[in-house]
Amino acid sequence: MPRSKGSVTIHDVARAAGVSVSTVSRVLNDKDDVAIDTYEQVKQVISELGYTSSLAAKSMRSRKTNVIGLVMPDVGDSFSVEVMKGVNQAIAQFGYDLIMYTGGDASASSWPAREQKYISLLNGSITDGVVIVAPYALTFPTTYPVVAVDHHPGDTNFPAVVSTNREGALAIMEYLIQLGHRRIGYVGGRSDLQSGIRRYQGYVDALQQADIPVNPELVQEGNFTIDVGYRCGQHLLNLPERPTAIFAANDQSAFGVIRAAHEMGLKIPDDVSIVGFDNIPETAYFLPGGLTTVDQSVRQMGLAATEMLVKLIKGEALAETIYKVPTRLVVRGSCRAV
Amino acid sequence: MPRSKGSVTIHDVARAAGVSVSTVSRVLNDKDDVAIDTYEQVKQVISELGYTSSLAAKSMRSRKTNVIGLVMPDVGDSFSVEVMKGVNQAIAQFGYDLIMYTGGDASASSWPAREQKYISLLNGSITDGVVIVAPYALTFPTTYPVVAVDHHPGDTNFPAVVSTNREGALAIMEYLIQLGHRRIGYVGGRSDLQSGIRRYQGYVDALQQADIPVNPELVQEGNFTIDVGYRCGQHLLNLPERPTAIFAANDQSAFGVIRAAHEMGLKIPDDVSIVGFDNIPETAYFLPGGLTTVDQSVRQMGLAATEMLVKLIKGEALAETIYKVPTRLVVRGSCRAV
DNA sequence: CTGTTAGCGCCTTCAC
DNA sequence: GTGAAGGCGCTAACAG
Repeated sequence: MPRSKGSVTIHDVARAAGVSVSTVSRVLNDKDDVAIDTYEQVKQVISELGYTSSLAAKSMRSRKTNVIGLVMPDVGDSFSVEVMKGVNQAIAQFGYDLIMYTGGDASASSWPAREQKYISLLNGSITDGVVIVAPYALTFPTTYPVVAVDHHPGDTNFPAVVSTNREGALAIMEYLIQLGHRRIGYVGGRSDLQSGIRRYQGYVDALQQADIPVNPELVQEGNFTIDVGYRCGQHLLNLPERPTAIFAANDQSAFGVIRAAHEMGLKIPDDVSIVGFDNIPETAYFLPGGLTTVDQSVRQMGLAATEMLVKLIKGEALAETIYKVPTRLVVRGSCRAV
Repeated sequence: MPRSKGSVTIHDVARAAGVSVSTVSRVLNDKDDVAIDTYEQVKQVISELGYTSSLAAKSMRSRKTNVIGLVMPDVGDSFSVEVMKGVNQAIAQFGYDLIMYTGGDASASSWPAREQKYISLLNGSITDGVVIVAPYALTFPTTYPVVAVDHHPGDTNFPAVVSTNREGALAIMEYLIQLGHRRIGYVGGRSDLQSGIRRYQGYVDALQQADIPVNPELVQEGNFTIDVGYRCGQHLLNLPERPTAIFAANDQSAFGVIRAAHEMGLKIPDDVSIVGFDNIPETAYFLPGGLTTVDQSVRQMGLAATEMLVKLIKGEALAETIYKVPTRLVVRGSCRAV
């Protein structure tokens, strides 16, 4: 039985096995210069005592924890969850462990400050590097690697993974225009992020290509959340001259718009066409026919970011500091020709 | 500028401020025996240098990190996400920080082993206690507090939060029976957990109350995931004599069943009534009329578990070791009378 | 092969 | 009010 005080330490193991702490440490780290029977012996004692080495102590001493961190503003949406899955897949593959922190609520005003705090709390303590999703801060007080998923335009303080946002938006807009829509509403995303800016760019560019003037009345400022999407949807659908189609900057926002439509008794796609962006899993289920959207392999983004981070941790150079993930139009049943 | 080697330490701060490390430590921990101007001075230097104390070092020394851990098998489903939100809300309220670990994939066979590993890795290192969701292990090698959300029957090794699963199942079954359904399919959950067992119990009890024999053909073994729910749904809906209603042990499974129904061209609720359990947020949106389900305030469960944990950490006694959260029938549009 | 010796960054007596 | 010294659990030289 270990001391009632705390958990069992490397000393307890050493004493019980009749060896020194350094020998135990060697066994723990699978050093090859340990006699085979000593090794077995110590292993035995370790499992008998149920010993686990303290992450805290280890990381303090060895500057290498084999743990990577994931920091994101929210976990309530599938985008975050998908990133998480990608990161998770990668860390399993590379033999790292994952620890994550989240604000739990993207809209909390305290998030930006906590974001910074957490990056420096994790990094340089228990983490060898961190992946940050949809950052607010432009820079972080850490000497350890940071890789972002989505980022601020022109920001080159740390590497990032982004998708070809403008191209994706262009593609889905062209699709709507080709269906005959000319009055297309837009529900925006976070305007500080590359994703929000470039998707809007795609919206504008597509309209101009088709000689359709950009109508400010049809453009709503959103923030990628379902709630704000809902309010923007209400607004757009209540316009005297209702848009025939609405492009929401992400699927979450689109869900909000759909809800607004349902509540107003509007049928999709009969009364209004709706498209999103991200291709999160629910899009396939949401409506009987699914939501037409733009795929950007969110999971792939998490995976790529982690790969980059691992390279950085190992001291390897990155081929490119901005990694672009391609987008692809996914046509489902939420649109129809006018 | 800090040393290029690592992050800035308490020594750097001390040197820059012209005081000793212990004085800095005092400032850090808001001890009251520091001269007001020394205090200000040090604070100043700290923010100039962008210093953050190392979680690792701190926790090693002081056995108190103010961080609580959350360990769960998956994050891909809303149940987990809701628990996470509840926990998050509680930690914010109590002034703790949160660190979480997840397998990222509930079905990975390696999870049970990693679950144990992580509990002991976090606890006793960087965490003052941990909340574990849907545990596999029956016991954990740690002397620090652990509280479970959902648990194994008869397991009294650690406190847990559960809902009145059987009562909830009973209520929703009575609702279906009252609508005239007598051929009711069942898609089960994880049979090692209280939730899976008690919900099935409710299913059986309700049938018996109504003098309907339990038909093994109508009972499918599930595991709370959408994929398995889908397969079970296919099976049940392909039965020569199709059930008129299906009760899925959780909403995720119900979504799988709904998908199966859609693919077979069956309309809900016209061709088949479907109900779930959990009342996760999507249930309100999923079908035009929403999914009828049982609410168990998942978020509330996460919150309650965290409250219990915090009490334990503070050394306070718990009023009860099993905390019951009430369930409530939520009628939406996924059912109709036969 | 294995034990001894130093710290890692921090907090806590205990002196001054 | 403040500094010096010791040690938390662990790993990395350096000796044997």
